[in-house]
Amino acid sequence: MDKKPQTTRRDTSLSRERIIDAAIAILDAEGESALTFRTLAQRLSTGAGAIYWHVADKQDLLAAACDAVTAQTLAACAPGAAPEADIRAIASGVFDMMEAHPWAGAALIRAGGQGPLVRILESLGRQVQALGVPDNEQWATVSALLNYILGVAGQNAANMQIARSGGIERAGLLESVAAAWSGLDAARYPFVRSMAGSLRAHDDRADFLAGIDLILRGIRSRA
Amino acid sequence: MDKKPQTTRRDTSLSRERIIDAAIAILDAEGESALTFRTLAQRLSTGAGAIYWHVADKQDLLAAACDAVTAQTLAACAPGAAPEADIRAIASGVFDMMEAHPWAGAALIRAGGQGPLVRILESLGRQVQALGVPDNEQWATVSALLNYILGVAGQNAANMQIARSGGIERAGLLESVAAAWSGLDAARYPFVRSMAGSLRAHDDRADFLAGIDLILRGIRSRA
DNA sequence: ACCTGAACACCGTTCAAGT
DNA sequence: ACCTGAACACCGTTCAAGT
Repeated sequence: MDKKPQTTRRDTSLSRERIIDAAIAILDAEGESALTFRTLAQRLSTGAGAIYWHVADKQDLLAAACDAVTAQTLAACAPGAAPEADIRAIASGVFDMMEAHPWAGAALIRAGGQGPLVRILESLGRQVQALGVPDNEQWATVSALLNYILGVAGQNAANMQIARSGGIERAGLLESVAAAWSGLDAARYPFVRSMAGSLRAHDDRADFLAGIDLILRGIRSRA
Repeated sequence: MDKKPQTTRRDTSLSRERIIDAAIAILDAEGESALTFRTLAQRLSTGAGAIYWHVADKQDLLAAACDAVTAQTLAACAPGAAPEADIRAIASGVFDMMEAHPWAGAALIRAGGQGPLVRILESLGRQVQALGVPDNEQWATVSALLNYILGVAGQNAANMQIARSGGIERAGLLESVAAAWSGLDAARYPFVRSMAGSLRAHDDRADFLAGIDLILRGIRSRA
């Protein structure tokens, strides 16, 4: 039998999957701005141009990376008994995904009506059907849920990027926004000023799920 | 009295406002990718570096441009009689803003908890208060509305950019997504497949407002 | 078929030098 | 105080040339 060589060496050749995995590793560790065809090629011990054989362009790479983490996330949310609980579980899973992969929120939005979005749409849609929403209201219902989730995803991604580029923690960013809100003109921004305290004390995840529940209540009480 | 010179010439010096106006003009006419410090400087008959005297960096420029169109939009949504109608009017105004300035959706999200977002938050917040939502639920309620609007904004911006880069019209993009959905595996994506027709026939604006109404119903029926 | 890596056509941003 | 514009340090992408 042939012996494997002692020195670790790349016995797998370059493939789309290996490229996407390496991209995810870079994105998770150093953020979206660190993902470069040059650094990616270096990490894979290859030339920058080689990547283009397996991947159309940077947008394709980002969409594929996002699709991979989304598929993994949704696979972990196996449908249970009650549709409402399942919707909460899916939303919750997507929220956790965005915390683990802060770049995924932005990628999710930019991917358009393809790939990762279709997966989420399918998962949510089945539960909306199970909820008994009539055919002609299903689209509006699902897209309300989806757009809410995407909005949170986008905000999360933006905050993460601001925090990273400023070298601040998430908590520090929240505090600085709360401070900015407290300092607003009392005559022009009474409401936002009054919300500074809530912002300081709030729990991202709890607020996110509260929004999902609000929408679920709206679905439940349809005419 | 002194006569104005016949030849049109720049009598106003470079200012932050003039820069932002020029940026908005470029963004509206040619999209986000066309906004470059070089083209902007050329349009203003100045050097590329001069802009940095009035603007911190590109993100600041984009945020300021977004803030300008947002302020204009919200000023046009004067509060009327019923809070629910006002919330619909604000949402509607933001939707129209995104149609007129497709880049504003992405900028809105990236701006974080500052500038334009604060304006929208304030407008929505007052109406939520007027709706009689108790203090400890106001934040969750407003952020549900805001995140939904931001989600639509992000999707819209992404679609516009895909359409522009592909040289397709909005209708053509919709059609191609619908076709892609129809072609999905029937076993794995039954729901999305069944929605292809709804997508083809749908009205962006009506669907958006249907989502707002869904959330309003949820607010109305809180425990 | 797949990989290499130099080269191209850009970017945002800086900064000495001017007025 | 404000403006100039060349220069710097990057990008994504292409493509002749290799295996």
